[in-house]
Amino acid sequence: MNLKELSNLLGLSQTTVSRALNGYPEVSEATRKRVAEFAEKMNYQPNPNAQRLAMGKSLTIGHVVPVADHDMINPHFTDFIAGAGEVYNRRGYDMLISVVNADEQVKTYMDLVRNKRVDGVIVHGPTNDDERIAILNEMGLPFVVHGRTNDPDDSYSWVDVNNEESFREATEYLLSLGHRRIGLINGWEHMTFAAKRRSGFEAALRSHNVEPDENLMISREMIEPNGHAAMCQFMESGRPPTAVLCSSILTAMGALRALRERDLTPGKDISVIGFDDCLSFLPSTGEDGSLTALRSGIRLAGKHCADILIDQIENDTGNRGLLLQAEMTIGASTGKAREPAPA
Amino acid sequence: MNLKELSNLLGLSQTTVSRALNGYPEVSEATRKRVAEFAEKMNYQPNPNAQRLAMGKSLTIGHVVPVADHDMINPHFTDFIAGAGEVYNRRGYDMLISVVNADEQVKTYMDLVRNKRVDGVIVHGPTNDDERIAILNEMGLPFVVHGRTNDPDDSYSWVDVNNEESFREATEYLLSLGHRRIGLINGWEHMTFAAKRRSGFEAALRSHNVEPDENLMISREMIEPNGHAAMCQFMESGRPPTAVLCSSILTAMGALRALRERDLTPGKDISVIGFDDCLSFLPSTGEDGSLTALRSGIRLAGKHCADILIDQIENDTGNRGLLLQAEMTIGASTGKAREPAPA
DNA sequence: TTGTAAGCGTTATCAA
DNA sequence: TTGATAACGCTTACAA
Repeated sequence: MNLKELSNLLGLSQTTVSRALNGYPEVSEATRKRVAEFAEKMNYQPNPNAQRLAMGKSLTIGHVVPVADHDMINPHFTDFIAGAGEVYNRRGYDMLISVVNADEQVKTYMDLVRNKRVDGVIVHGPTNDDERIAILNEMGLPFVVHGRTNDPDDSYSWVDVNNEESFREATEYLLSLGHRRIGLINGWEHMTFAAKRRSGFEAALRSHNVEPDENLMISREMIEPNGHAAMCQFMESGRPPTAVLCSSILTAMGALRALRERDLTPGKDISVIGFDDCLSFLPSTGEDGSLTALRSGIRLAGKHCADILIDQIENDTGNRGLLLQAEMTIGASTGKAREPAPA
Repeated sequence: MNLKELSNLLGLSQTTVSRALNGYPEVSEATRKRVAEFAEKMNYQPNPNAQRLAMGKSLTIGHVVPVADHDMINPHFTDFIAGAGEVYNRRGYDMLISVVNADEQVKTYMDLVRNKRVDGVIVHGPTNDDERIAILNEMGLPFVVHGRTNDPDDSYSWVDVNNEESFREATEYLLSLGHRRIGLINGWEHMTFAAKRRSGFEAALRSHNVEPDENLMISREMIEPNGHAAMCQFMESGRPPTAVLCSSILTAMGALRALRERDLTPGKDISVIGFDDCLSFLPSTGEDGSLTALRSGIRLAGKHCADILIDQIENDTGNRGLLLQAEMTIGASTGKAREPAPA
């Protein structure tokens, strides 16, 4: 059933039917109702490809997902698209996912826009100097960044979490417990969020006259095995830290595993704080309170990104930035430092 | 740059240029080369919406992802789409993801096909009596099931793993170690894979004259906290099992956590076997050998699904089934039963 | 308030 | 081997 057939059956022109269906003001209430009811009865649905071609719009949002290491998708992505997908569904958009090698990213964006494949994109995993911001702005493709870059905050839309501040806060907390040798198991620091976290971490240390120690800062992909390896490296070094900050719940899990293997008790022998993105398939740190954590749900970030992007596409609302607050919950994995703090 | 402009510049008709670009045989080698080179130089890309409209094809594969519990996406999905996405990319297809409530699934499929939004779909999470098989067959929409249903194997395409056999094998192994009270922490058993695993489990027990005990079989969503809760339930029951089989690495992790909390050592105090889908963000059980596991990479399943589906779409290859073999690796988490086996 | 007709950018049919 | 021309199914000036 297409528009032509439908309008023939109704004895109206395609134009009128189209207008009635799309809520144009000039069509009479009577015909609008008649058309709507008949379309419903005939189970008519417009062909999106034709619509897209005619309007030059795609009603689709693109996600370009770089695969790191040739074969891994960031597990946080699942929760992000759960949030975003819900919004797309509600607002009538499709989600198009391109899984590409990291070095094909820009090309993929350009193809998407040239081909009018999407009306906007979500930018994942922004780096400090991310070339994509300038390129997308130049192309005029609406986009929202999940995270931030070094570009001015008002030169693009973004949804981010208070990385610097929350890590400063967490570090301050550890310092207040008497810890002076504090380790950081971070994500890749060319990613802005990780760089910011390190900044907050170092700032807190310096404000307490503790010089950051390169040997206590490790930067890796945030997966469980890397958290484990990093903690092992710490423990096997001559002077292990008395507390460790992990940038992800996954690395925190790995770190805790390394402690267990050594029969060390978190919160007693060594303190651990993790950043918890509230991944839905993992235990929520809030429930049993076993882990002291900074928490901010990544699914929520997905929702906000989607809503901001669609607002921007449909209503030309300008650039918008949204800073989510990660909150610290004190659990059992942190405690007073055993080593006396150096004078 | 569109086809019209391109052909004007070339002094050829749109038809000829189109044919040259699409590799039709009747165009002369000389012009084909000239066209190809010029298109490349002009950076010409056909408009997919127009192509789709003209061909009635969408060059897109749909994934309908039901959200369980209103807000969770199965974490195994990430790895699946990593595999499938790679193939789509290589073969020129887009991946369209619809995140919908479970009860909207069929409607979503119907919309996708009616709107010619996709050329085929991947069916996730098949249940024993899955209405989708019949519906999709009736609609004539090509599809591949990740897993199987109770329908005849040759009535649809599928990629599955040897659930029944591998769980029988794992159970046999535990029996051979002297275990008689064996627990099963399974996924939802209306899902075929989980039902099959239970079958294999029970068959092995019965072949050794052990009557399956309902109190030792738990069926839940396969996430870490549920594995933990299930193991706790076992341990707090009057007679805990001496060995446990987990349907997922995530539930296995939760189960192991419960053991740690009780200072029990896997492989000594209680044996644990997990089914490892080789999720990329978790430690691979093969490496350190701490866990006895059945292994089969879910990313590989994603690749196969995508390839089979596209073959089916493009070359009308009929239904095809592919059974992957999960292999058991003996690790440290299994050992001889302590309780003497009842005579 | 409704209708006519011209796009949108391809592919496909038929003729040359 | 190439080229007109008609689909594909919709939206949108412009006209009535």
